[in-house]
Amino acid sequence: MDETSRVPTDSDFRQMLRAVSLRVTGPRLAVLSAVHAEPHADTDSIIGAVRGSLGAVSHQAVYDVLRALTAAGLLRRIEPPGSVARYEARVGDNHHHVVCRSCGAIADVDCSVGFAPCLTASDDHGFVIDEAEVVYRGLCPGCSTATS
Amino acid sequence: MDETSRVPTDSDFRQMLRAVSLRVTGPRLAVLSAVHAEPHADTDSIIGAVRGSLGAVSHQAVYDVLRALTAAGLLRRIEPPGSVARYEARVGDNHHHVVCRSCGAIADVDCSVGFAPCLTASDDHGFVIDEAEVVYRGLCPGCSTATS
DNA sequence: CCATCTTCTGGAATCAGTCAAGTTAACGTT
DNA sequence: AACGTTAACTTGACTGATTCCAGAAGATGG
Repeated sequence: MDETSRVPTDSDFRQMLRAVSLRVTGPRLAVLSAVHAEPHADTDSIIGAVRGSLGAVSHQAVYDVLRALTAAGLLRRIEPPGSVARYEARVGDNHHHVVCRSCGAIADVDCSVGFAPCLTASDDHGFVIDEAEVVYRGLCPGCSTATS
Repeated sequence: MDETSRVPTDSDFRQMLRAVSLRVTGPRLAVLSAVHAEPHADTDSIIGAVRGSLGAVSHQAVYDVLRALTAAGLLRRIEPPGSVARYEARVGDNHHHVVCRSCGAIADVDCSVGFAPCLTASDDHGFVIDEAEVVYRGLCPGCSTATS
């Protein structure tokens, strides 16, 4: 754990917002804090976390904040099949996800080859590919032992 | 084009249904035909195609048929981020998809390494992984030329 | 401290997909 | 070929996530 990967504080979040030319507001700080605290959180639980720290906040405000922060690159939106949209704070490090078929749990998985293994498709049909998102499916530790 | 890859006929669809112990009904034949005719079709366009060939069919029937055929392995359901669910007839050949960021077009991409390249995650967090789905993002030929 | 532009509020609307109950039709058997 | 069982289809209402809208509140630059 070096200086850059310590748990972010409130003033870190302020700097992150200023760095992307976004105004510093309570809901935005609360959303950043909530997503950093619980990776892969869905919108509903983020709304709950924000209301827990700020009091009454409209769901619309949270949706707007999530969209603004995602567009600014501070958050990443993931949409696992069979689940609602989720957000995470790890951005720009080319990692993927594994989703449990049984309980829907999500965990981060670093790229198996180390660097964009699947970015080079065998036949790209003329598409200009700039990203590859990998979703692994299987059973999480808890569900696999419960089934076997 | 050998014997096994010719365009399937109505009686082929009947055999496919019987092979998986499903009753042969009009809606099911029409759905199979529609998905084979237009790969990556969404539910709405499938409903339209089915009604075009059979007349009045409830949307619920189409949803039921799609679920039954997917569970039986005759169809595969894909859920590209930012799009509704789509269905395709290519099953069991480990291929992936490329999605256009601009227009949402989808094309098939064979596995770049040839055989389940990403199935071996570097750290699987104890998950028992049985499948990897890869979604490439980029611009389709039409959109990339329009942008440049 | 004020003007202005952005953000937040609250409510309504949309859209894909699901639930439930009753009717219809496929298919193995007689 | 008729019968009964059971799966499949119809109808219509409903859920839940997300978005749209118009007005009120708040942040920032001058």
